[in-house]
Amino acid sequence: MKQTLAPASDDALKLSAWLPYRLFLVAAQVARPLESFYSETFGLSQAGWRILAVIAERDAANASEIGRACALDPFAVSRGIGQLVELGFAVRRPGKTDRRFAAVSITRSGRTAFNRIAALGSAIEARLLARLSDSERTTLDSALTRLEGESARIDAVGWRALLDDAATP
Amino acid sequence: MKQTLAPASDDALKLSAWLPYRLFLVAAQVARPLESFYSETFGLSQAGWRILAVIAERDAANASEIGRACALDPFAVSRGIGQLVELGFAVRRPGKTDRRFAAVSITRSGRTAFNRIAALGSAIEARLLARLSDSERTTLDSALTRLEGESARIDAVGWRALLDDAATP
DNA sequence: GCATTATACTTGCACATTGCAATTATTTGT
DNA sequence: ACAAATAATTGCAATGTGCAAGTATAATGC
Repeated sequence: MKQTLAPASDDALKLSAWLPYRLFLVAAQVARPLESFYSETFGLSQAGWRILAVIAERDAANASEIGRACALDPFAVSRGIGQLVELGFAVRRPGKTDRRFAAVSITRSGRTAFNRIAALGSAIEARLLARLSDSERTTLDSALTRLEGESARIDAVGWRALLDDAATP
Repeated sequence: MKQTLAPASDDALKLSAWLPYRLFLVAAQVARPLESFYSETFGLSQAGWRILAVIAERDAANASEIGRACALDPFAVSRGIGQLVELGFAVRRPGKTDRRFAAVSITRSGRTAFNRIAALGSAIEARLLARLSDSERTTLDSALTRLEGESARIDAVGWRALLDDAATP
């Protein structure tokens, strides 16, 4: 044999056309400027920003609520809250009825920071949406809702089940 | 004053409705099972998998081509290639004409591994697409193409320009 | 033609992030 | 009251990332 390198098969997955990668690419590219903004300006981490966004709309949240709302594990949530508290952007109090739960609330300066970051976030979103027609926005919105649901299921079942499913259609 | 906590403003950015976050969420959730699969089965990192996918469709690629194709910086590419070589999934040769350039090619066993991972990737994609109608798929495809372009521009201009633009509409 | 500069990539090291075990604090069940 | 369960936190090891410096090669200037 003259060649140890393998030839491409024609039905091969193409990264640049693979839906999850395309979604990731858009998300990652717009996340970068936003991330440099809040990290340079406020010294906030990605987890910190997400948690800030959650407590901005939901007062006295506990850690698991926050984790569920922004897809972070309890460790990351705990550390993120710690960072926000250190920066003076959040306060942590024991829960009213059950004191195992934390009651995390945004502070005034946390709200100010959030508003500044959210302004940039909205500007980014506006630029993206400006590329779409009204009907495309509507379609994208409803499609994304279903994709969110399906991706949660995909995540939940794990790769073994996914391969089994693929084998027995 | 009876309250040190800041009230929510009504036009606030809501994380769960913010387009970039929604895209990220779907991408992250489906990436998780895929990542456990290739890391458990082949000991491959995320960068390793992406590079493998690139060299699976583009033979004798050099490091900067790979980096551009899968959004990795040169360091990550170099290390990812190193990992693939160690696993026997890729070979690194000096470029034909200019020997500063690497010519990275996938090996037979690299191709085998890629095909197995790609099978899972395609199964995941199929499950996502099954939730959409034909016309939704078409719309999503063309919308994503434009979003990719716009997000690249957003990334390129940086946050200062984005805020300036928002201030002067 | 030889020294200088530029390019492509790699490596070493410091630093940050993450994952997981163990810990603390609190509540619930018996 | 004591054991088990639950929410959250912390310490530490492993892992990943960013950047400075290094190597190898090619192009440029004199």
